[in-house]
Amino acid sequence: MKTTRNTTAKTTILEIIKHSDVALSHTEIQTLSNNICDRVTIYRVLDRLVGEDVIHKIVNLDGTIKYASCHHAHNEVEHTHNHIHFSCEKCHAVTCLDTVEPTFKMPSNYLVKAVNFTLSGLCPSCL
Amino acid sequence: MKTTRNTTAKTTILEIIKHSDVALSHTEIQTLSNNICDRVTIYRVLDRLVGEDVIHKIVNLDGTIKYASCHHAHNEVEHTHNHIHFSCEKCHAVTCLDTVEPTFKMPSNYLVKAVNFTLSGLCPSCL
DNA sequence: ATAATTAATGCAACAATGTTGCGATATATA
DNA sequence: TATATATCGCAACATTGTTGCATTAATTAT
Repeated sequence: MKTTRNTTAKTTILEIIKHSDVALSHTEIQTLSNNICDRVTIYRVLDRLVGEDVIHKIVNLDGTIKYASCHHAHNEVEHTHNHIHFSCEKCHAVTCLDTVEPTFKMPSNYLVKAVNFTLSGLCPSCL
Repeated sequence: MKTTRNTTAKTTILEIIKHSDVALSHTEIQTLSNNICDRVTIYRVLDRLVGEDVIHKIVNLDGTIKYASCHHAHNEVEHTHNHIHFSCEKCHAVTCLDTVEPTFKMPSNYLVKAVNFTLSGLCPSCL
């Protein structure tokens, strides 16, 4: 059976993500970690953390991939990431708006499994 | 004054995008065009077409960039791309759902300028 | 505490995607 | 038909992400 181990790289990366109030890209994490480990290791740690459902992956409006920690209780029955992300076009920060729930009606011949709702504009700091 | 010219590459690429009922990536366009021009030219033509507001750029759920033609009347006063895109996880087709309008309420301290709403799941063909 | 197991890492090499500079070409205009 | 310049092709480069494999280190068993 395949277990998961808590390594220094994993702990450090998770701390960086948890302490950030915006979603971070692989490159940003690498810079913030002060090259504590190899570039490849960061990719693998991020994959592991996403798999463990500790962080989640966000696709930014410009196509860049960002990561943010999950704020939900882990024992939640229905666990989705269907909340809104906001991408500031000035400071490029990506924030999760957990409270805002988008509503929409789809044609019945589609089966919707996941939602990615990203808004862009100016965040409170840049307004 | 900087004018725009209609070249064979531009015409061909636009035709490909217009005749497709799903959004296409750079690579898909390159394949469909049968290598009529250089890889770089496709990037530049796509940028131009987006700038001319003839096609629009979509960021897929997996981060890949797709392009689709704009179906709206060009003399529309308020012209936004704030409609929903659907990304099928089986056939990977990305379609524009022009009719479906998402609704949501944002905290007032944000200035929303653009909306990117992408759903994923199974499209009617794969359901 | 020590040894054994194997998850995780570092490194190198590779692949895919996108960008830039510049001389050559082709399109629109005079 | 000649001219100006937008566009193209090519080469070279940058960024981002992936894979294989030998080495290291975290966990478990002794």
